Amino acid sequence: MNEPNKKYHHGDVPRALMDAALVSIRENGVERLSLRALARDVGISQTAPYRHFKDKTHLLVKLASEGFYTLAAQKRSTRTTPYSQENLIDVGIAYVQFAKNHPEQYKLMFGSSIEHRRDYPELMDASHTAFQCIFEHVEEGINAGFLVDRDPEILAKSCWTTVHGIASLLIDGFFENIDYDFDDFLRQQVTFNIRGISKSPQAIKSQ
Amino acid sequence: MNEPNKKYHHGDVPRALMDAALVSIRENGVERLSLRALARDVGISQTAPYRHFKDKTHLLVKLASEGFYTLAAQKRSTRTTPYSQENLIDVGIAYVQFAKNHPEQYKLMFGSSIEHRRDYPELMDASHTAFQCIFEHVEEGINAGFLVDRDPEILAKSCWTTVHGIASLLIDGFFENIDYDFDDFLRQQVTFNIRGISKSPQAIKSQ
DNA sequence: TTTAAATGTAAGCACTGTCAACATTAGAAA
DNA sequence: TTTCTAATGTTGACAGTGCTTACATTTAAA
Repeated sequence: MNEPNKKYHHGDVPRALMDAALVSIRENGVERLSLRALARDVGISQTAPYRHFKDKTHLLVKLASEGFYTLAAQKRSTRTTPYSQENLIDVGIAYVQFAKNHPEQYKLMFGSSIEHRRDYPELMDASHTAFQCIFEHVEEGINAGFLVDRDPEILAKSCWTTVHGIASLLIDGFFENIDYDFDDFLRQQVTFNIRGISKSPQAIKSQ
Repeated sequence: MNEPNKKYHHGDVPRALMDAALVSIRENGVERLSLRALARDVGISQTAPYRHFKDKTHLLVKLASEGFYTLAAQKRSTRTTPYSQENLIDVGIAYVQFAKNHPEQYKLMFGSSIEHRRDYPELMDASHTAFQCIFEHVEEGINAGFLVDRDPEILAKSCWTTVHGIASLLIDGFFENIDYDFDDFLRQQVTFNIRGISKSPQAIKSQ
């Protein structure tokens, strides 16, 4: 029923398209993604994808949503107890590392490949889930007592903008000829961020 | 010599194209920018732009470079003395406000409309100039004695990633249904950032 | 005045997303 | 089992894109 032979019905076109898309994106970037090329790769006609995705954007939305869920899953696995500042720093580092390892997917998730993302509830849910993980980590930090006693939403957004800022500038090539080790740089930057939202910043060692 | 009549030679095609491009970008976004449409707007043939720009990317590079220079100019005008933490915070706020007011141009400057930006020295110079301004502000902060005694490059990058992170998430629509005032939110976030790189974070009032 | 460089044009290639019309198949209803 | 509809596939086409090649015109320097 799902032999890879030439049958009229392909099997699982949506999945095949998305897998091909992920490969294409990884190799050539989001900008160069072509629905027609994808269809060729999968071995179906140029218009077949439109039976499964309303348009190109809807395929991108599915891909981006998956990306947010993997990012969320990865962040949840970083949790340990007891909770310390170092722990929170590691979460931030892991976030940037995800972006570093999957730059094109990250650009797809954020960036403006998808216009009017607010129009896609599925995508909003997915990104909300990812943010929720940061939120949870920050709440742990508040409960553990080392973070400033403020609306966790605000603190979480501080963490998010920081790691997103680093990730974006990194991906867009703005850290390419730095003369220092990136991992050191990254840890330093995230540390500054946590220091900024900590009750006793002095307690955080400088480097 | 430069009457707007229908002459074989147009006058200043590069400038006309760039102005039209800025309008188009502002109205329709970088993604939708079309060289052919630009040529139509300006009133020249579809291929005329190629006499002045090697390809579409080179036009984008020019535009982005201009954007970096205006951003730099604006940041330099924010300088005052004596220098305080509040001053540095205002610089960060002004940065994000620029992005808020010129979202499409900001997306052009950063973002991946321009692939392989490292290949365009002109663009690298321009973005370096913009970063240099942040750097100078941070140096003032160090000299004034309220910033941590660290490599100004590292501190400047911390400021930059923070404001860029806020700007990016804002532009890409991730702060759209927040239930608080954005200006308050922005000031809060930038304050966290400065607190993180300050010698005596406690001195910075909470909100 | 001649001539080469700069600047313009038209036609065309290869590509894209997407639509409309039609073909085939699978699976539920009869 | 047969029928028939919805799901899934295809072909062909349209309008748009970036960009190249070949050719036309104009400017300004020699």
